[in-house]
Amino acid sequence: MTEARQGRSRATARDVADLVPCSVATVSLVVNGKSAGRVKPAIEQQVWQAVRQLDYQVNRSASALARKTPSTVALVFPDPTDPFFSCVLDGVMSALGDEHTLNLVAPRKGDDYGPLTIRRALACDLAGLIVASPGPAILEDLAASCPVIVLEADGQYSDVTTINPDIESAARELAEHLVGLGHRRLAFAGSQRSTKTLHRREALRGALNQRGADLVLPDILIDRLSIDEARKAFTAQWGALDRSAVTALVCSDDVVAYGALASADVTGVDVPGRLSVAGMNNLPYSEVVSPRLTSVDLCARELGIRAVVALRADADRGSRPVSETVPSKLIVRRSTAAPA
Amino acid sequence: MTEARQGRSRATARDVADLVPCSVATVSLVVNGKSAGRVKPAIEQQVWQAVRQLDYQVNRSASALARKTPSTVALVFPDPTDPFFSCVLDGVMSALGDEHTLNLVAPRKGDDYGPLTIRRALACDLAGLIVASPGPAILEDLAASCPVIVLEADGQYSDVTTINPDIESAARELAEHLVGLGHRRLAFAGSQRSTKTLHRREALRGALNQRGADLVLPDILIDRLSIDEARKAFTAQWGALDRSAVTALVCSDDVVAYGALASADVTGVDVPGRLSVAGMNNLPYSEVVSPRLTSVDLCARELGIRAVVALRADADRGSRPVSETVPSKLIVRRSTAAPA
DNA sequence: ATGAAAGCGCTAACAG
DNA sequence: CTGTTAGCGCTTTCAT
Repeated sequence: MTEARQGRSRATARDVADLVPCSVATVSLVVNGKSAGRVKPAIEQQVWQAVRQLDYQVNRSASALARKTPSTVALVFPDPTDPFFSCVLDGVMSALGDEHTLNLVAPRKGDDYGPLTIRRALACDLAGLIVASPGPAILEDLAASCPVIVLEADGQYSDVTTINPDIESAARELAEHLVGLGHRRLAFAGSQRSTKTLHRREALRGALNQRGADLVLPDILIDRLSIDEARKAFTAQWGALDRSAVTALVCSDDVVAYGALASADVTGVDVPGRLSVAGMNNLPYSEVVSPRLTSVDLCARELGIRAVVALRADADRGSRPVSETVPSKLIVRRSTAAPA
Repeated sequence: MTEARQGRSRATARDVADLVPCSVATVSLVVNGKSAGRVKPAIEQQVWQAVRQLDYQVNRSASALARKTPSTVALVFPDPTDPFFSCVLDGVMSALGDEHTLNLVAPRKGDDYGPLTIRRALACDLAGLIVASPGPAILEDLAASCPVIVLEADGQYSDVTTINPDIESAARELAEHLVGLGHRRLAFAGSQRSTKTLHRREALRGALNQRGADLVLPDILIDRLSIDEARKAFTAQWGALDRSAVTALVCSDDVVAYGALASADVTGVDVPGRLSVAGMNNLPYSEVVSPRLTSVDLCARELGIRAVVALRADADRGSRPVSETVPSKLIVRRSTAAPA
């Protein structure tokens, strides 16, 4: 622990200027590297010296305000604990340069993930806005004064730049794999209110149908994306599914798949012997259940990185929206068992 | 999709004032709820009307600058994908009021988690700074001009408010449980560079020694906190441990424990028959491996909530630092097997 | 090469 | 009650 401690307020450009002495304008020029031929080398040295001595750092908010070029990027997303989003976050943070600051926004507890959440992000002026997994309400309402990137938008919106994981090819690969093993009757599980779920389900159904297989009702639908909810839902509905001679279960998300696996222990379903389980969002901790779960890696981190790249491009291009797709990857583990 | 779209710049108080018409000062009073008896109701209505019409929102950075009371809270932590921290983050976000904005800072890829990371957080003026799991270098250097809360500091530092999970009692409970089952020779696994690891190890060793048991060398140390690293390390060192007749493995973190369990499958260790595995950080996804892992819940979310509460208290109190401890809780599952 | 001055969007005295 | 004024910390002309 050193001397300096909270309470002493931070040094301003004024302080530096007084110490040199010079004017604040000079300080600004120097610290922003714009002193080339405009400030005498001797003075420049003194400024740097004073900067170190006072531990001066440019105040970014003030700087952004004066410069009229905001320096904060906001990331808005539904749930901080969703491991998929931690990875998106990881990507965003690693791609963001030193010139940017990251503002995190999620719905207040109890609130919906809707337009209001976005408005909270818009409370300061933004260099860019990244919105993850928005519902239709958000998309309708999305009027921003800065470049906007939408992640996992389930479809392409002509007036906003969107980046989507490649669900179509994921569904294709997964269907091919499962049908190849002999599965013909499959069930689907996912989070109820998410459009994500629907999109994945339909992509999968299409791919299955083309290969002579199909999805069997009822879907297993959960309210909140959590292992526990998924477990309960699976437990409640397994009976019906079993009677339909379902041999494989595809989940919109690994979290849901985990729940199904956990429940399988309870319900006495022999996984993967009797039921193959697959997830459509490979999560970082899926290794834990690796022996039992086939999964499609939707490359969350990559999604975050691309979002930042797209933000820069949008800013340059004057926001002519484009759409991008990040590749998916099938990860096959032991649930590859063929149906009995 | 509506008319309004990116490109149109946001409305300022000036715009509102012009529309009413009135002065910007009046606008400021109204939107900040300070119009009580200072502004004629009729005008107030007009202001609100104009605010809605122009979709005006106060610019927080400008507001904070003028008010001289910053509205940003920065959260600095080592790894966005660590599920323990996602939960801390969840707590922080849920506890933070609408008057605050959350800035997230993590080390640049490749960088150390050190003083430089903190400095990046200090680039704008802060209402508060929350630093998670700092190493000694950070602690030495921590000179901030705002309230600082340190999470998981491994010890108490008299001049900063610290909030720690209750490692001592966690270690006690865990030791009691394992020794009670008959374990006498235990091994420890953890992330190499983290002071966290050392603290947990020593607390555990103390508790074990008091009960006639001990930790057996070598420790299993990993470089990066990931299941895969942990798996490799365990695979490499299990032979030596096995020869030492170790019957239980305690991991500094569930992530590490997951790795050990995954490896156990590979190395042919029968878990929990031959080896009991315990983790000292119950993670949200531990349900997945629940049948095999005894774990201590360090209440990550609670940590985040308390951090925010402490921040407010610090600000009020003029930053007289205090120390707090959040309770831990033993979670016993199937690895409770007694040694052979 | 340097500094004075204007202004970013807002708030807080202070006059009227 | 309302508008004017003077900043917050910084950047950027524009004189000198």
